Amino acid sequence: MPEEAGFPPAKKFRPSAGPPSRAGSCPPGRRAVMLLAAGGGGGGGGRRQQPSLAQPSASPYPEAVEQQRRNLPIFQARGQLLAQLRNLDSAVLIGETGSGKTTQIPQYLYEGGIGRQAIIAVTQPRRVAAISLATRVSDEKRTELGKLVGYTVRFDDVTSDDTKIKFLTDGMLLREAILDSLLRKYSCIILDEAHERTIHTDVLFGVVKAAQKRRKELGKLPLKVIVMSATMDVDLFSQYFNGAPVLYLEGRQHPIQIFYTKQPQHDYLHAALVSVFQIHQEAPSSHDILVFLTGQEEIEAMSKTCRDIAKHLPDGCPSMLVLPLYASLPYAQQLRVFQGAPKGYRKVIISTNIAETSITITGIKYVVDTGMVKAKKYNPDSGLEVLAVQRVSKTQAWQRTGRAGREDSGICYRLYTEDEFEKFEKMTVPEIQRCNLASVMLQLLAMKVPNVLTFDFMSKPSPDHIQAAIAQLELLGALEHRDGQLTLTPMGRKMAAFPLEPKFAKTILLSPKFHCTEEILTIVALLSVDSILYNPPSRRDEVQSVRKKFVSSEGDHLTLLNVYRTFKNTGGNKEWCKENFVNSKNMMLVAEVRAQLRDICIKMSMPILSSRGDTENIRRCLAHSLFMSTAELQPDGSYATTDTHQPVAIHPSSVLFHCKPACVVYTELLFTNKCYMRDLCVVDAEWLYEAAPDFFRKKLRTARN
DNA sequence: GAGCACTGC
Repeated sequence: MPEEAGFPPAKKFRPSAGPPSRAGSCPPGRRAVMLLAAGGGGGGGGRRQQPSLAQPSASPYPEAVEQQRRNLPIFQARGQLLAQLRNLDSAVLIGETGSGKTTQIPQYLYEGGIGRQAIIAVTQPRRVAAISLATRVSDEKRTELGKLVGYTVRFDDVTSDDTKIKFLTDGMLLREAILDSLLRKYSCIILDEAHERTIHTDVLFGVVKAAQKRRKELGKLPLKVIVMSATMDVDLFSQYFNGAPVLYLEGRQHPIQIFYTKQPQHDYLHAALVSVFQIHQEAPSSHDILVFLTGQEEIEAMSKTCRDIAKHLPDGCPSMLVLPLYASLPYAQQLRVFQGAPKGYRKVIISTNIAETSITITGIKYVVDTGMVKAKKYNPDSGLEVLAVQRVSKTQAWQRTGRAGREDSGICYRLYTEDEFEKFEKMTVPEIQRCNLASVMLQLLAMKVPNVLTFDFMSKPSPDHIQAAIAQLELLGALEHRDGQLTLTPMGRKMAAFPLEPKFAKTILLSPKFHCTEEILTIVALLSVDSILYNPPSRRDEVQSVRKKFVSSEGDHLTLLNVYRTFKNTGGNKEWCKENFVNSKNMMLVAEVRAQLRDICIKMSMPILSSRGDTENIRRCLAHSLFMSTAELQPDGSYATTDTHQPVAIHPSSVLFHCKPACVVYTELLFTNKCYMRDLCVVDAEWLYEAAPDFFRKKLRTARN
């Protein structure tokens, strides 16, 4: 069995040194400072990312905390770092995992009296990271969270007038920029995890750069910008920030052995299975395995197969605890990956790329990387977003490998050949080039960016891509041309106030006209979080019979509304959710989102009415705001979108899957094996015509007859 | 006729 995957002798490397070159990757001709070369293991904090589900605990001994700070490798570079950063407007800081840069740099700046005139901001792509980092740093400063050190994430602002070091999500800082595009509250902005290239961080690059320049011109408090990244490949960052110097920090990572396959693997699932049991039969049971696959279905199937095989292993072989892990898995089941396995059991965690960055599991000795990932691609020609299984990038492969060496030396099995690896894309395409830009454009316009068409993105989306977003905003009535420039209409300005996709903001803003704002708030909140419906594949029949009582023949929006209403009316709790196959975590989130949206409506003095039992008004309102996302039944029984006549199908998750309504609006198109419409609502074709006569003048034919 | 990577405001 071991030979089947065909692994040649291993290569050794230190993961965050990453791709082959290390010292050599310092861009030539640029001022580079190698700040530190301290190594060695040993305890101590400074681990940046805590597992998202287990909050770090504060150390009971303050002296120990201070000692831990001093033990971090970065401490020896403190003086040198401060001297550098004091004089720079912008800097790029490369730090290996475990260097402690995220927790220490803000404190060094503050202690060194840099940026004390205002707030030092540190952005994070994820909420949990912002919260746990703020907790950690306020512990280290021996202050109460929310005083000197605080955090701001959606629904949760733990800051005060005393706050000088503030951790926040990148999306939150972007929201703040709508209110003040010069970000005057801040003396220093640290954009952390920049290598992840989230859409928010990418927009912030441009916003922060512009604010820095503008503040200088106006003679205001200078803005210091520090970009922090884990990859050595930082040419882009440095170039973008006017050749900002690159500072390098070493961290502590443990060596990891890498095995490639000898032959390309046609069946990566089979190869993964073989590798798992090869390791299982050879390694001590305390060594856990992390396997990267692409999605829920695949993971559930593989989990079952592993459990079945594990039942029939020879004597003396350890037992196996197989744990699936993916985002839509209920919270309680996700938690199991952090619990220790019973004695004599080996944990085998089978995960999506959620374990690449978002969830850090300790004690992983082996990583099995299939080299595959399910990811969204954007096709600017068709404007379609496609969700497809594809090869990972090199950066992603290194990230996966690094998950094996967090506490001790590790081993990574790559289920592809070294030649194949060399052909992987160097970097993952940044999110900003892969998704619909309507929200981004709306936000930039709300910040009064002089010309959104030529905005200074680090990695520019194609002009088609930007144009498609502008066209969508125009259809929604958000834009006007004034003095040869694009600006927001009053409607557009209101839309920008909502933390929503523009079309959903428009739905809310139209709802008073249809007297159904209460219902629309619920529906939009339901659509803007992950599905509240939990569908364990093994209990499909049970799910269907329980769900029957909620189903509306008018579509998914009204079905979801029924679920939410019943939940509220019966004083819904976790027990109710469990009985009704509802994801309680997402349900709680819906209530929070709804409250936030309702507050925004109230601040705008919008009348908030309920349509009571009338569902027609709700459907009319959806028709009037989602008119660009409609499909009609064709004579042959299939569906085609109204605008481009793209063939589409009703997604199997829809309550309308077995029905054939003449005309529907949908909230999302998803291309997998086919082009599927998700979240449908039955509408009358006439309403669409009322909503946008120009748009439909030529397009609506069949359904009206 | 049969299926949903991951964040975030």
